[in-house]
Amino acid sequence: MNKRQLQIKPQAFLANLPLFSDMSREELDRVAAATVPIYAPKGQAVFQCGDTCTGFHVVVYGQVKLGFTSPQGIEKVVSIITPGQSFGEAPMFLGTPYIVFAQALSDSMLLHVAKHAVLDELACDPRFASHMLSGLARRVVSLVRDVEAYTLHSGQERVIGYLLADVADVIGNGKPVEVQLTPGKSVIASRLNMTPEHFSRILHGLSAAGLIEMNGRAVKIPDLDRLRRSA
Amino acid sequence: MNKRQLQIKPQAFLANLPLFSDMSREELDRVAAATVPIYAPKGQAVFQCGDTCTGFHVVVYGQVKLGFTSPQGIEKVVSIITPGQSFGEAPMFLGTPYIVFAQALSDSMLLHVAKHAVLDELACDPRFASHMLSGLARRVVSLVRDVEAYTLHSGQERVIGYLLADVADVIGNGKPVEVQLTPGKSVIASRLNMTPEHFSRILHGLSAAGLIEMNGRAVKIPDLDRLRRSA
DNA sequence: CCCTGCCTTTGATCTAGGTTAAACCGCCCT
DNA sequence: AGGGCGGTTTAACCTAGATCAAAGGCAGGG
Repeated sequence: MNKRQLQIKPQAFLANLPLFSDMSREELDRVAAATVPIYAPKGQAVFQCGDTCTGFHVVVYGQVKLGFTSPQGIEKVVSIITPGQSFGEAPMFLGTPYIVFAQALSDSMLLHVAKHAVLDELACDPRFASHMLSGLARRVVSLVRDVEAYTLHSGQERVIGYLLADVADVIGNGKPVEVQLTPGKSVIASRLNMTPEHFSRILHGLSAAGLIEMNGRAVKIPDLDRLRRSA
Repeated sequence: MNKRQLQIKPQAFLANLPLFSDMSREELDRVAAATVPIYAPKGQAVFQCGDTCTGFHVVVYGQVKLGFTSPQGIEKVVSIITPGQSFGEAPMFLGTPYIVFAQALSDSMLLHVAKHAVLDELACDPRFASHMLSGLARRVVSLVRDVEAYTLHSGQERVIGYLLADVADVIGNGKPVEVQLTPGKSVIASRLNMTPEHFSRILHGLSAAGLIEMNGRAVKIPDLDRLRRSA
């Protein structure tokens, strides 16, 4: 891995996000001035549940998980954040403490954009406000979909849904597709609200049915459409 | 019930919502001009899953449930909307079809605010945009809380959580509090992601433990703090 | 190259909550 | 007052998925 890839200019990265895509140069400068890079090695907490929220985060590279910890110490992953995605906007707008924790799943680089800069631009740039609204609306829709999955779909259906979401953009021609279970199967199992054991058994079952082929953390889908139909 | 109560001026009602609270007279006039009242008798669908979204709704009186229907015809209630609350903003901003249905649980009056009016005001009123953002952010937080409840809490904990949410603002002095299970127990059971039978059993169990006293659809909580502690 | 530790799998067993079926209970309507 | 009818309760049973326990596998460090 070329170390030079990791030298990122925060401003350039922000400019390429849809959220900031039609900001003027001056606005972007102001936002960039309130942005600070965060390098989080694997396993490091980005914030704890209950921390006060001083802005929102964007992932540049790596992955971050959001989740809660039950009083009994059980951990539930709500969301796995990948490069280009952001998190923490909701508590920022509400001025409330975080209700989940965030932890790096691999060595990651994040950007932290300070709340005051966001609120300042919001107050004078309706286009930016509109992008923010879309972002939150998308999150609402995806959470509603999660609730639907948790309450109406079986374990097997949720696993298939996860695999398909990873390749949502791929057209289902006859070609086999590969999905990487990157952050480890236990994390994905928790995200899908099941135990690692159950996840393993489901994967086994799908293999037996010929719908997928497992090879370590790689999943080959021989026939995308067939998997889609079986969901 | 005095029939005159039901004669509502849409504009006056909107003006009292936090969302529109600091709009100028002219803005409010424009929004009101794009608002249409909807009278939905009990059981009537307000919209179906898949319908295109042309604006958002506010409940004036009555209750509305949001939910999905599984392919097998099973219905899951996601949310019960009470007077003063709104719904449907997310698909409005995204320009996507509804992913849930909405149905009146009792004779209800709603206001439908057209999308174009909202987008127009958003484009020129940052304060309005900021209120919208808070609204969406609140919804994100409450959905995350729901996910937490579904995945980490037992049936009994979810029931207690529901009862407590209904009296969240009440201070826990020694006085008994009453909660009405208004839309019927089956609807609440679905909202809490359990069968009516299981809901009934849990209520029975809480009664037996002396934490609540049932009387039809009325639940008396003799000691609020004790119930809070047991959650 | 082997050791150590951590994911992952497999197997056996357990349980919260779902399913089915039937009795019960207001409540509205005639 | 009697008769449906939808909502609620009760009871007996059943399953999806959790838990517990143990064995593999694979990667990084010495």
